[in-house]
Amino acid sequence: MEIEITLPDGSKRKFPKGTSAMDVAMDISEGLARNVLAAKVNGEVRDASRPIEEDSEVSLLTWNDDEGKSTMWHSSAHLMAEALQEFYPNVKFGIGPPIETGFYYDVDLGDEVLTDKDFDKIEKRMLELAREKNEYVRKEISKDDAVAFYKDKGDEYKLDLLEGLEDGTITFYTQGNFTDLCRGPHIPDTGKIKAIKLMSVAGAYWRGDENNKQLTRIYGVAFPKQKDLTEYLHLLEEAQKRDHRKLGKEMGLFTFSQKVGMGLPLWLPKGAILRERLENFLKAAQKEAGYLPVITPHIGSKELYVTSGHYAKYGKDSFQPIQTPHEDEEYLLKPMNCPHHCEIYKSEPRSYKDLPIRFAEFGTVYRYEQSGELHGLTRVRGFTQDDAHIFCMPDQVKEEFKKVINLVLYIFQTLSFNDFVTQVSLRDPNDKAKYIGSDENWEKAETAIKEAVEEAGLNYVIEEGEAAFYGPKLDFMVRDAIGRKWQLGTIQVDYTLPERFELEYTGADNAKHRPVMIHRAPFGSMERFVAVLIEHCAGKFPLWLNPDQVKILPVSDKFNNYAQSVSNKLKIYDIRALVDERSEKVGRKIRDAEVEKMPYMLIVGEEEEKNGTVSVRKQGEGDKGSITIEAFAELIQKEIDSDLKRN
RNA sequence: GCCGAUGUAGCUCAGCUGGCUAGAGCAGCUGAUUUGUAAUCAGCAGGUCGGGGGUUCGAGUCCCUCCAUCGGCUCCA
Repeated sequence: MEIEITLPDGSKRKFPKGTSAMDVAMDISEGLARNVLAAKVNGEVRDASRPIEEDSEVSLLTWNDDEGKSTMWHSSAHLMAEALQEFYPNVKFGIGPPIETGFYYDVDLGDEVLTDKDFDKIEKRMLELAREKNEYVRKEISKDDAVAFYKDKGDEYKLDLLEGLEDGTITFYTQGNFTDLCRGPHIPDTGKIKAIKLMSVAGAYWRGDENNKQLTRIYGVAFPKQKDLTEYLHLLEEAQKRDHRKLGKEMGLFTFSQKVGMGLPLWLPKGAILRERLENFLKAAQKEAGYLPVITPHIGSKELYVTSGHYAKYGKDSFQPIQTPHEDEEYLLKPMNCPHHCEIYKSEPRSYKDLPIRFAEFGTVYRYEQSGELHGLTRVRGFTQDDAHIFCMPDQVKEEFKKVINLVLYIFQTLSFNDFVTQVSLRDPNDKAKYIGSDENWEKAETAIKEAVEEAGLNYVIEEGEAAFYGPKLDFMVRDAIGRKWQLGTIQVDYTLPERFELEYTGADNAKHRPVMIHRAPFGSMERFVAVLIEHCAGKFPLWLNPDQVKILPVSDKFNNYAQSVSNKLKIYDIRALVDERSEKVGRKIRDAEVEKMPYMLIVGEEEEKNGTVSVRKQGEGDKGSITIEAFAELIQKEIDSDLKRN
């Protein structure tokens, strides 16, 4: 009996029934077979060694395929487990999956503590085991046998996992002396793993639940070649140089003070200038898009948040109410701007002719984030949202939503954030009690978002259970230097707050109707946006944003006066210039300016003073020759215009 | 909040198994130098070694505890 195997290039080959993907690879070339880690058979990733029983589409997965990588990392997790079992005989295993950058295994070590000092010996043992080229052997097993196996082993975590599995679907994988409950697939044998690095240990709750026992999670990464590991570590090192916490300090953008309080950023002059320019940029775009500015206080009475529902939901986990000399009078630091904006909406009667109304505010809010969660500027306790709330009629939601998407895209494009992902966050269908608002409203909102996203042609993923408690949302996620995803822009539909605040407008039918509210923040927050921006451009901001644009470097003290006159002239063109008046050599002044990432340097000496010119040097690019001051101003203006008009 | 790691001058780091008044480079200050495309020279100053407690004849070094930071987990209006 023969079956027909279709390869990705469309070619078809006949093989005996029960042939494996590995056989197919071997048939193509031995070299390919050596690199095969797994196979995709009719869309399902499986062991390369599993027999194929029917006509199938087969693609062979190697290290160059994402699925191949994750298969190797999954197998590496098992390999680590085998080594751990030798060092810690009483270890119990949780789960050990591959992740985006490697793998981890959650283990219960009982009273033993594992630290990064143990990594060396574990890595060494893993490599020894890898060299044994032990096969990963798949075995189907009955649920009873599986339960008996883990009862005998005394591993309650695996027993917990087995509870959720159905008889007939359970498989074990064994390599060397280690057997694990596992769906697979795995690489052919441990010999494919040539380089291993354990990265870190961390605590992780069993099944991600704070109430469960905390297991020890060991993160690692593995490669098919030593060189790949070296390159990866180098890449990490480079990425760490772009860390916004490091660059922010070096560039004098922001700082923190224990005395002020953790998670409360202090913006230094340069950071403040940067931030102000970003704000002005967005303000201009918003003005054009029909937003109206509003300003609201940093605190609001407790009643405001009782009405909004936030108090009931977050009151005790938040900054506690501020007392006044009057009894029973309490104020809260504002954790969000929406309730204030609702009250602005309510300040006068609204007609359907007024809608949509768009209130925008750079509103500073305060949230008591858990101490362990604070992270540079990306996760803080006091931050400023580029917030706005759009009040509109239900049938305007989709249109408004699309307009906001366009605004966000305009901003991302201007700052060349090209590799972002969008995420549509919906309700958890199994836990509807977590959310406020009626089923009907939720459905309406979720549909509106999905349609708007579809029509805007965005690439998106849908995440169930990630919605805010008051409504579904669309988030724009951008990665930081080391690949962590951060939510920046966000657009959220809200049918709940208008209800709670009893917002109304008079319709064409002269009856009262309830508006829909859309929360949106293209940057997300100034803090997080600046953080990601720093990492994105490694501190080299576009010229229009950079706090300083030009540094004038006189060749000696004798030319300080000319340098000043150049600086003054540039000011007329609205160019931000500084003069380096230190009595240092030009070489030194250039080096310092290069290191601080000054976009342009103008070297001036006898020659330039005589001719009324400047010698232009661009950061990272070197000498550009001498031109007149006017020509330079024009050059700068052109660069700024092209940055801002990229679209 | 939880698990693990780290904490020496403004910054980057040295200080071995506990042993003289704790070191270096950069930054800073003072002076000299007047400089042509990535670091001029000299001098000075700078530290209750994260805080507190303990062990010891003796603690930057060992132990306990608190704080902060880092990597995760949980959380994220």
